[in-house]
Amino acid sequence: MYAIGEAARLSGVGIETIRYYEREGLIAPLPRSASGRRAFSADAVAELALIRRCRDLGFGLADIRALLGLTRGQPDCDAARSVAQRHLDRIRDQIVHLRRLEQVLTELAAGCDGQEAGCALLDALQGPAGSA
Amino acid sequence: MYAIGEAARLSGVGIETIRYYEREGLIAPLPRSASGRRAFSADAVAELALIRRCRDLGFGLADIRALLGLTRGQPDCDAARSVAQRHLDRIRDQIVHLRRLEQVLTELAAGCDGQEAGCALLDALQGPAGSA
DNA sequence: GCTTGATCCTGTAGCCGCTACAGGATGCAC
DNA sequence: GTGCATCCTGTAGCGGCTACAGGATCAAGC
Repeated sequence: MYAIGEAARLSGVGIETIRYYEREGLIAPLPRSASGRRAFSADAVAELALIRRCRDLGFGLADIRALLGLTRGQPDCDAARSVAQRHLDRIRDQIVHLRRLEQVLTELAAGCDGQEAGCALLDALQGPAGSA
Repeated sequence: MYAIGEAARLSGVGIETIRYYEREGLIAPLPRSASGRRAFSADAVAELALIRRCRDLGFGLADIRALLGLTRGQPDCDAARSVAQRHLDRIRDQIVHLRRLEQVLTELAAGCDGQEAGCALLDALQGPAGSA
């Protein structure tokens, strides 16, 4: 059994975050010592590490809740793949969106290099006179 | 002078959002009618539309605050460009990050297609045994 | 003048995923 | 027994809205 600080170090999840996950019901309520301190089994630490990996992949807590459910019963590959696929779709949408922004911003900033009258960037923001 | 609903329609900024911007000091306190209703000049509406365009470009309210300041005095092209450049850098970082996620997730999902023993996706999440 | 429905007001709480306190109780080493 | 590290609960803040509740006001029709 580990104390919360040790569990945090081992799993890579912050102490406050672990308490938050417990509050939110993402992990099961942890057993307590006589003085009320949380006690973490190796399995609990492993689950935290799993959550950590999912977070690193950008999954939201709702998705992680679903994935945790899938790891507890017998593995349902299709269900897991569909969670991952939906997440992947969202990521691709974000990439498309950000690339559009990147392009527009690059053009706006470039329009400012020649020191003509006024600031092309500020002008463009101020009114879509030329670009509708 | 326009009422808030009209200003919202004209600027593309939601009613609640306009009130929020005023509360946050992003726009100046709006003059009120005798009964306390906000009155929007054409300039106020134009400023809201400017904010809207900046939001569409992904700028945060702090950046927008700075950009609004730049549009009020005489235009400072360098300052504006540096705000935009910092924002562009952040966007590019995000794109890089998301692309990494996309690749990892794609590989994980692909590993699940052949129905071998267990679920490659769930296994990978559960422990970095093979990939360290 | 009265009713009706649209619009407006303030104030507060919720979203996500933490993070950072305050203020106090333990645990452990010396 | 004395420190210091660690732990506890509870609350508030981040960004950028959004969604209420509960009420006031306005404008149009009759």
